[in-house]
Amino acid sequence: MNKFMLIYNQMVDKIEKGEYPPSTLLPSENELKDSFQTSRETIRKALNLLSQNGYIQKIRGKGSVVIDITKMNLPVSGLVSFKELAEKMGREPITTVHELSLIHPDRELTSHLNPHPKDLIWKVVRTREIGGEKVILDKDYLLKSAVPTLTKEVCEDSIYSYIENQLGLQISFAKKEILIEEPTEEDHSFLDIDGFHNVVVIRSQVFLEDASLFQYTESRHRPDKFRFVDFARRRPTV
Amino acid sequence: MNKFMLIYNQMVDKIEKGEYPPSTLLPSENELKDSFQTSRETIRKALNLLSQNGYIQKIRGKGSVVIDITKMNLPVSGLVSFKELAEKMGREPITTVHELSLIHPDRELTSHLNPHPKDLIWKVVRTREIGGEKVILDKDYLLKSAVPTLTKEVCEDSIYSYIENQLGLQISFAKKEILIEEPTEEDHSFLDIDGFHNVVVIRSQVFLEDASLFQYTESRHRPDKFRFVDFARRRPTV
DNA sequence: AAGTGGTCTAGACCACACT
DNA sequence: GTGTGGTCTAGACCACTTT
Repeated sequence: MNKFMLIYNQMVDKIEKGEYPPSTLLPSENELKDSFQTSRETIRKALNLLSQNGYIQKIRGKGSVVIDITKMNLPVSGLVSFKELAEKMGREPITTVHELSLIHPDRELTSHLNPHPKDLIWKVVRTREIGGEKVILDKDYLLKSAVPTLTKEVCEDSIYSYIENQLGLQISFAKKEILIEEPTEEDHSFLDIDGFHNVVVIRSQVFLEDASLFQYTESRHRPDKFRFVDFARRRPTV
Repeated sequence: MNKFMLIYNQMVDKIEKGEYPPSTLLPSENELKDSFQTSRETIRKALNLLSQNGYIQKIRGKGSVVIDITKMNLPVSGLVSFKELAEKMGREPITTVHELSLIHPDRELTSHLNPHPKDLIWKVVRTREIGGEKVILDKDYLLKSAVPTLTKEVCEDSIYSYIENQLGLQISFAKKEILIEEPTEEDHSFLDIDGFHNVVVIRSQVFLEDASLFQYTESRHRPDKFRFVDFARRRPTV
């Protein structure tokens, strides 16, 4: 692993264990440079990562303040799969696969997924169950040219971990849009949403390391189980 | 302005104008270094900014691909005030101030805003009107110790621009939480939400440059006017 | 082999905060 | 003035892709 990543991880540990307490200053970049036996620019890379992820605030002329994370509910927003999410919340997730098929894209799907002509698309429809209730309906569309095979078992576990660990593909970024809609008949038939008047719809486009779009997902959440946390800096960390 | 910022801005221009077309490679870092007459590390800072903001994808051994932004609806999520937001959407926003008062924090507010004992808090209640309909209810709480004076005129314009331009304070980051709730009586009396069964609630803590928390905001949106866009990278850009 | 981006170094100068 | 973080440089070596 990179040197700056090792330093970053060690410093995250120390912050989370309270060795660098909230609202105090970290050692200066020059002190850290000496104690980690590296150059200042490498220290700065580690500190910039801490800053981007909401652990510290750098103040010119003063130092780097440890931000009080007890007031900050969750990690930074990002690409998190359902499985990771549920595990973090300490619940046992149940995934049910309702459909797994190869389709030709229609016009709407084409506008979201940009397939080459004649590309086939995997369509996966799944519900997610937490605490005995079906609260999430996921409709995934994946380019067959990127993911040649897909099985029910993979879909019941985690498509992401299959793609990254088995196929060796790297997911690099995603664009998401969050909207509120009224439940469709499909929502009513797959989810436990009696008495709810809205669903939260998250539409995502997911891209691989070569910037190619390979997946479009529509994730429909019962509103009472939806929570989104965001940490945003006003200025870039360079 | 910084050199890397100038280079970044120029390259954003070229990408948006199509001089660097989507899905093509940028000039290599060494070529850019020569043409901008700078060092490679400075070029890399500009490129990392482009990467963080979703303009390019860097691929080791190959180059930097321009991402097709026509498929990406809006700029990266971040701290955007209502005024900036409405102006971007080309609508004339109307802000109505319903309350502007100094209060002592109760227990719930204390937990969100962490005031010193005896700190007074500005409470500002405003509605936002777009297209003739009141669709957003904003309840802001600001530490008087950070913002000594506040007027109705400022609240009707933009509290943020007053804080940054008049007071000279720098807002540095914010933590947001997005949830769906049922409308309260207050929502019904201030907003045009007849026939809607949910509101989108965005609770934010806003921090200054010295990492001090100075504002807590609850922003309540009519669900049909709510849209949140997010761009997330899986790996850090360093 | 040549070219690309990724990492790391050592040093310089600057803007800013403290004392 | 001293110490802090912010910027910039020139050079080196590495991992990876392409020819």
